[in-house]
Amino acid sequence: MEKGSYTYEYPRPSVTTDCVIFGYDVKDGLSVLLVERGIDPFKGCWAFPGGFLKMDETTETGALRELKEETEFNVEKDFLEQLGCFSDVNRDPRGRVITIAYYALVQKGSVKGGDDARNAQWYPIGDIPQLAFDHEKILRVALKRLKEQIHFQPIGFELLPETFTMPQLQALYEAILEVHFDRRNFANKMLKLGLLEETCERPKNTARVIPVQYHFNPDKYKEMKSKGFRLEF
Amino acid sequence: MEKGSYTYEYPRPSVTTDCVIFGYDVKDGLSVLLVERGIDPFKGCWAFPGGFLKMDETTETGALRELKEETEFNVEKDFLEQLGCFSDVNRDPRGRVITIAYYALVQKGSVKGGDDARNAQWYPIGDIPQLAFDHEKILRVALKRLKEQIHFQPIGFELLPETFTMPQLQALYEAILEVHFDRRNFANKMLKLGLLEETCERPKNTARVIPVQYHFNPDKYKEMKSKGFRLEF
DNA sequence: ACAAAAGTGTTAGGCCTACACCCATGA
DNA sequence: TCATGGGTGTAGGCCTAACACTTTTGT
Repeated sequence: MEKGSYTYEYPRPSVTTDCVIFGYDVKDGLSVLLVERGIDPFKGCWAFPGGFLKMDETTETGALRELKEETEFNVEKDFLEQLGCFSDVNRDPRGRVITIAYYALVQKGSVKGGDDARNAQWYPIGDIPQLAFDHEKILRVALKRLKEQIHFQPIGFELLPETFTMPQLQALYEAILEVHFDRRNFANKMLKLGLLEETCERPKNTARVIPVQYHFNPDKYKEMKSKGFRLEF
Repeated sequence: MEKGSYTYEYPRPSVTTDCVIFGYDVKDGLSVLLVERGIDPFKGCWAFPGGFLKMDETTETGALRELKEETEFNVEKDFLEQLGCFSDVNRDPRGRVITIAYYALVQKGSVKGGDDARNAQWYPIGDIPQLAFDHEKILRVALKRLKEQIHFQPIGFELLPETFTMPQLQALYEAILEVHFDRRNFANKMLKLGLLEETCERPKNTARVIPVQYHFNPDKYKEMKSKGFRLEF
């Protein structure tokens, strides 16, 4: 695709893709990955990584490509979910641009955020700067979707480190759903799913009482990911 | 928007919208509204009503407009839900065309299907003809979504006549979910939601035993529609 | 009279919720 | 020694699922 001159009988909107990338850690809670815009419009504002669709790619591959270009970050195709099309007529001052938004859950550590690429940076969802275009609306929809999704899909594999403790998992759920759970009930419910396996090494570390380390049973995880399940809260 | 000559620096895909309209009646079960294509590509095939997006409309208003043009059918904006973007590179032989698909639930009777407009016609989901483009894929996604949605949104208002009987409501749920329920349990569960009101007139009609007629409590219906609820099956 | 459709209630089991105490460690 | 964080089990209530018989009417 080169810059040039492309003529059509009817006008066409531009098509872009955007990626809402969620990450999580104990310190900042749930965060999203933003890039600072270096050019107008909205120069200096933060925005989701994204850009114009090429003619030989699906919106999904376009989204993955833009994400990589702007954040040096590789998300596996399976972990990218379509959020929807945003098409308000005046959402982009450059003209008629519709965007297809995607979202994904990733391990925060796997992005060297902060300085490389185009200034990609994690922002906790409680502390989001001014966003470009209609990205605030997109974020709202993404958060809503994430909350819904958590009831049907095992999450955590993408957001948590390899092994984790029950309180960590609970904190993640509480951060996403913005609620509080009883420790015992949460643990019981999670263990009953058969998704977690106790890691043999009970590490002797700095904690007051050494928490049990768990990891996801990958087979069970995949099975539940595809079949879905139902988690009541 | 007139036919003419529109030139851009970079190539742009065409953007269309498509509507998957679900209807229901006792005789045919769950059905979708299709139009017969009068021109190539896929002339003679059936397809979802839809067409090219205009520059001054959102994908949602575009979908509603196309639906009305092709089927003389008005769906209220609130009842149209976005299904997603379908963007396979070769999904349309005319060139690069991406489509934003929507779906809605309607009362079948309100479409004078069969002969007007561009040959709009209802097809039971068990008996769908050859579809144009990737519309078979779109239908699969729509059916999956509908099955999911039914757990969180009260449906029926859109699909059923003003008043209906419990067995009718159950048959609708069974048609969508493709399962069978125990009559007593189904009725108990439904009544417990507080969504249904008994219609005073117990009509004396042809049935063996006259079934109780219900209608939706509109206030409760709207409340549940916005808040959502959870229905276990 | 018989088949078909609709109405109705109970019981057992599982899941959810709420709740309190103990232990180990670091300060 | 005290505050903190983590581990553990139980009892009550609610919801779910399974289940059978009666009534009416059309054929």
